[in-house]
Amino acid sequence: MALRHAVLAALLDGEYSGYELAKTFDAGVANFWHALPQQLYLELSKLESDGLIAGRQVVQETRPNKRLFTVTEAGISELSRFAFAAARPSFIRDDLMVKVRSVDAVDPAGVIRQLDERARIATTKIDIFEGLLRRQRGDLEEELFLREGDRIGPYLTCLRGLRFEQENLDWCTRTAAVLRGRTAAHR
Amino acid sequence: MALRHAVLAALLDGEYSGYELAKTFDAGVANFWHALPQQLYLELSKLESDGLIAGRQVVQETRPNKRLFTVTEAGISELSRFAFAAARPSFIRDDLMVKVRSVDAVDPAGVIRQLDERARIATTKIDIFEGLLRRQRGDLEEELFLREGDRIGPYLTCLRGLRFEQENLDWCTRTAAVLRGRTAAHR
DNA sequence: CTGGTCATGTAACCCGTTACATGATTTC
DNA sequence: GAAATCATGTAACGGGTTACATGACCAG
Repeated sequence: MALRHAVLAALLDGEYSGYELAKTFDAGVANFWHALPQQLYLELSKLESDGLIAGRQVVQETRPNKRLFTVTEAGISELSRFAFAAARPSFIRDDLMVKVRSVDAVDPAGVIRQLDERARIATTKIDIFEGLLRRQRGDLEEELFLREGDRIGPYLTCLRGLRFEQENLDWCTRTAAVLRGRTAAHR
Repeated sequence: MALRHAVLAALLDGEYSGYELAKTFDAGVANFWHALPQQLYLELSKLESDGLIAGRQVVQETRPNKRLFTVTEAGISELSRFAFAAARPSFIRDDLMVKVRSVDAVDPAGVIRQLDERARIATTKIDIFEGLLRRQRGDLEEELFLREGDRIGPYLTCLRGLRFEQENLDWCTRTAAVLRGRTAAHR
């Protein structure tokens, strides 16, 4: 059970509905945690009945009603407990890496196509992260912000996400180039 | 079902037993795929009964017997099919990132400890990857090896793993320093 | 004689994914 | 008129993790 804590951490930013959370997860959180909307709705229900978050109904006229959630004090305690306990080693699962590892035994064309695609996605994510970072630090220089800002957790994780995607872009571009060079030479 | 392909890709390197594969997974493959030994034994059985790999019994006197597996032609076909199909987006799941994101609301001491720990792990992995890369390219320069080497798939994925761990080390070190600076200033 | 390595599995459980379900409003 | 957005769920399935199980050899 670990999605709980990802959701709690995300709700530290403020009040969110399940729907809004799902979008947040796609944007900022996605680079170190991923969840589908259905999972979020379920997890929010559980967290609420465990008293770790509190929800309030917001009636809307022109749109469907929604429920907004905030972290309770019990939720903060749970997060503290979690943050103190040893983290399990992180893991990545990436189909594309498996494919690149197999590239000597299979036709590289499909792999190259997917490397290009991945590079494009990385470019988009880089823009998103840079936007998020700018918005969070406002007028402050990064160093000053990190020394004196109120809320630096999300900034620090965005920094990691940005670096990850920059490396991703770099690697995908170079790997695609290497594979293209070889197929051109072979024929 | 995707562990299948990670196992197939790993078996392209040669003949391995379940036990040896488990170690391989810990070392080189772990940075983009992870599996416990039990899962590997099960998956190997399935792959064998599906005809994608072939096993042969090796009787040992001083140690327990083992079964070594190789990829069959049907296995290569399956890998080709997989490599050509669209990859699902990769994902990371990292407890430590969730903790860093929560660091404004909880005691940073535990998080700092885990960042240090993670930095040490990253250092170890960097050494492992550098060793693997050196061994694979032998006497050749990297560029030449990538242009003309026989088997570059594992080299390319190691490059990605190395970069990832270097970034990891860097980020963990810097993040820990930022958090230390703030707790020192507050008191 | 304790702990690590070699070596291979089974069974139960839980979490995550896929598929299904609904329905009004806004934008192109 | 079609497609995207807002908004929230249930149910089935399958894969991944945890726990359990065994046993011989070798190094400190």
